[in-house]
Amino acid sequence: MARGAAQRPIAPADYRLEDQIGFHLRRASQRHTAIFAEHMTDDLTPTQWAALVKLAEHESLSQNLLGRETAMDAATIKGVVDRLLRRGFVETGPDPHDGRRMLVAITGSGRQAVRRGAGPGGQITAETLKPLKPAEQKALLDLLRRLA
Amino acid sequence: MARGAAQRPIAPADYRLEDQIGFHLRRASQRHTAIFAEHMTDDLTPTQWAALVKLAEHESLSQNLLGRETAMDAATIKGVVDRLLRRGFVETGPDPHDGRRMLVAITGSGRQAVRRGAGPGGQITAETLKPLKPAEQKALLDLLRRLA
DNA sequence: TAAATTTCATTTGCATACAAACGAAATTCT
DNA sequence: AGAATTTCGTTTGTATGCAAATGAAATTTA
Repeated sequence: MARGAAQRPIAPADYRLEDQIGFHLRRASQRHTAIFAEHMTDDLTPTQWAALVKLAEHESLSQNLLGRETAMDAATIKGVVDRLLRRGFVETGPDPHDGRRMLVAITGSGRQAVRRGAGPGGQITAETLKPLKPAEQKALLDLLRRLA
Repeated sequence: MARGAAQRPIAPADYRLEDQIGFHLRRASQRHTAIFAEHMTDDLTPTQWAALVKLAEHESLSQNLLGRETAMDAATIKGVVDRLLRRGFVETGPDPHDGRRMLVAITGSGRQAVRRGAGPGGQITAETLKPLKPAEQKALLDLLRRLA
């Protein structure tokens, strides 16, 4: 195998993976995910944590709206809510005002998890940003915010 | 449902999702992924494209090494290679020097795909970075590089 | 009001992403 | 050389992430 027009390892000299924003976004996300898993309490994943935090703020949200608040589409937030449901961190029920909606609310157990996770949550961001100086950390956050 | 310690939507005032780097990395990645899918040729995904580009540069790499070059673990790169294999963009074979290794090489068809995708690939980065001024684009790239 | 459109939630299918466990092969250590 | 360790690839299981299709319910339009 592995033969063909083997000669010159021609790479479109003008296109390098290392110059693409997507490649670095992926690498940075990977590093963050690893740091997150290392520090977060209750084995909560980044998306589960995001959903819990938003529910702690808003008390009760429709499932899709919760997804919008946490940047997850309908299919994704459903899976996340299902897993939080299984662990007793949230509960769901019909919206009396809108037959289409599924209301999601945080439970006492979920609130405790948020209390436990807030500290580690801050550490995770700090640790992720550690390679940068404070001013650079601010700059990165600002640039990323404006990118989305 | 949706009752409990309902009262105050207490959110750990000190912890806001919007201040966390992980949240914005996820949002930025999502936007990039959408732009990528919109512009890339041959329905190649970001990881498939990354693997093809690296193979166009190196001609032939062991599967795990290809994964390292493109920031994918062994399980992930295997799936990517399998899909590229199915589409005829790469071919594989044993490494005569190392019985453990699986060599992966790009095919002529794969090379054509890389030629077709290089232009769009550049556009994808440009479009993703469009909300930022040129100097800011450079700064973001630099900061992300140093983060990983 | 009736019809067209939109929203909400669900389901299926495909593609990353990674942990963990496994066997085979190579390398290092003693 | 023989044993311990490491590397390589594979497989399984879990968790995003999103497109597309579906049905039910609400809203908008005509």
